[in-house]
Order: sequence, then C-alpha cells, then structure tokens
Amino acid sequence: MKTKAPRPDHDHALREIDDLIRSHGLRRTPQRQATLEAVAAADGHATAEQIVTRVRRKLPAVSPSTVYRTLASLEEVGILCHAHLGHTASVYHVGTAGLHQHLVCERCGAMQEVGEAQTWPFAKELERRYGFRANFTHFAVLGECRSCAKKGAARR
Amino acid sequence: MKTKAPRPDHDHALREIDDLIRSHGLRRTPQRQATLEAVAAADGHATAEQIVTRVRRKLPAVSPSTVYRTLASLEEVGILCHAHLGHTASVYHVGTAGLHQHLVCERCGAMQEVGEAQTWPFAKELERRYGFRANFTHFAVLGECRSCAKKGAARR
DNA sequence: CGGCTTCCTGCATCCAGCTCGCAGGTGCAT
DNA sequence: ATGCACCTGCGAGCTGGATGCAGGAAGCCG
Repeated sequence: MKTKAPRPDHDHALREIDDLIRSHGLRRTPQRQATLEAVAAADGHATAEQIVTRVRRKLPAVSPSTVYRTLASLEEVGILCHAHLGHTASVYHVGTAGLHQHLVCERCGAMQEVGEAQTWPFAKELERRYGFRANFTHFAVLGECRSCAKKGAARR
Repeated sequence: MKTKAPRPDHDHALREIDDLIRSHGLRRTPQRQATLEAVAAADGHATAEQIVTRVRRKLPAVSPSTVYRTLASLEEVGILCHAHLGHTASVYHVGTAGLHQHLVCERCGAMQEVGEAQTWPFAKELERRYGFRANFTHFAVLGECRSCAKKGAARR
C-alpha cells in the first residue's frame, strides 16, 4: 500500500481500494468501495452511523445493515479496525493505524492520540510481568484532559 | 469499612450496607440493600444481569429497571463503579476500586487485575506529556494472555 | 404513634445500535 | 456468456439498558 503523499490522487486511491478489497478475497462492490472510501476519508475515526451517512452521499440507497456487514468483513480481513472511545460510540479506522491509543476526556469528550512510543514501556511491563500482550488500540483510556482538569480543580 | 476477615459477620455487614446507603442521602430500601449486597457478594465483578439474578434470590419481584436505577444511584454517590471488560459486558464492583486496571484476553476471555504500581508510571507519563489524568479503571485493556499467546504462536 | 412530603419502585414502553433470515441481484472465474 | 457463490436490501428481532407514569413506602416532624 502506497501512502507516500498524505493526499494522493483520487482515482488512484480508488484503484488502491479496489486492490485492497480484492486482495483479501472479497468481491469488489460499489458498496464496499464506498464504505472503505468513507472510512479513509473520515480522516481518523468515524462511527458506523457517520460512515452510513457518508456512503449515502455516493450511494443513496445503501442499507445500513450492508454497511455494518461490510465494516465487519473489512475488519475481519484486517483492512479496518474499530475502537471504543466511550460508552456508546464505536469508531472505525483503517487498519494500518498502528498501535496508537486514545485518551478521551470524560468531561468534554476531547480525544487525543497517543503514539506507540508512550505506550511501549507500559506494554513491555505488562508482558514482562503477566505475559500479557496488550493491544491498546481497542479501548480508550478515560480521564480528564488538561483544560478540564484545570477547570475541575477550580470548581472542586 | 472493616474488612479484616474475608467473611465478616453477615448481619453486621448488612448494617454496614444500610449505613453506607443512608450516609449518602439515599433512602434505605430492601431493593437497594439487596442490590448492594449482591454486588459485594459477587466477589469482584458482576454484570447488571448477574446482579438482577442475585437480587431476585432474596427479592423475587424486583424489577430489572429498579436494579439498573439503583446501580446508577449507588454509582453516582460513589459507592459503586462500573467498568467495561469487553464489547458487551459492563461490570460493577464496590468502591472506587482503587486504580486497578483490567487485562482481558481477546481469545479466552480470562481477566486479570493490574495494580496501581504497574499503571502508575504510565499514568504519570500521560500527565506529564499531555496533562491528561488517566482513569484506567473504566475500560479494560484487551490483548492476549500468556497461555493464549503461547498457543497462538504455535498456531500461526 | 401518625401524618405528610418526597423519593422510590414496578410496569410498560421505548431506544440505540446493531444482527439475522430471506429472497433476489451481482461479481467474476471459467 | 454462463453459473454459482457471494453480496445486498429489506424487515424483523435482539441486547442492554432508559424513561414516563402512577402508586407505594421511607423517614422527618411533631
């Protein structure tokens, strides 16, 4: 997968998406193209509902269940993955998103990504001590972001 | 709260539960007593459904929505808290539960608790770098436990 | 002990966020 | 060009709760 430029030519990107789908033994359908494109275009994270909306801009008749199934298929073959950032939300992103963890503020909902460099020592410690290979991408860490902590300290 | 013995006198525990409820401005009702008792008796973590079942052993006519509301009330005043260990489960336990985090194996579902000592350096790093005060108790960390990692390594 | 206010409970209903069974349509290997 | 396996749309169903309402009980005050 070529991702040299942050914003590659669109037709080219579409063909890449095709290849990506087909290379995993899935059939190329307009719905899948549009779904994968929508996730990629969401620049980071998108909920299933947002993806449905986005897909419908191109394919107005798409059924939500198709999008859900497509997301599941794409995840199963490893093209996508999803994460839980809060009680209800579940967001999808393209699978190459690597080992980044999400910090979500319980008060204001702000989200921040944490690179592998920060999680690595902790992951290593968990593996050393418990033999546990942590995958931090799946669940966010809740807490208080900097500005809310400041406000909270004043309020309390 | 005296927790010297692992299995204290039962009547005494009940009275403690009463006090705990009343001292937070909530009315003592049989449903709340039974709910709190059920969570405490679950020895660690229990899903809402498990708690309903347990409460009904004492009070067969309890409505599930009462239990849900009771759990929410008890959580609001800080007697209980809940955590998400997987896609569907949501488990309750007594107290602010300290700062322990849960490691959940994606393959076998095994759960393990991690003490504050292990999370502390990571939390400190998050605060230092992002000003983020992490609360690790809410979401588990998924991954592969020791035995599944071993099996997985053989299989792959 | 008894009244009165306020909070709590049970019931029924509703909701989000998926999930599934089915019938018909479509990609694509040949 | 053909055939079949896979995919889609539709609608119903499901899980895990949330909520509005009317009646009931806790407990403060006397």
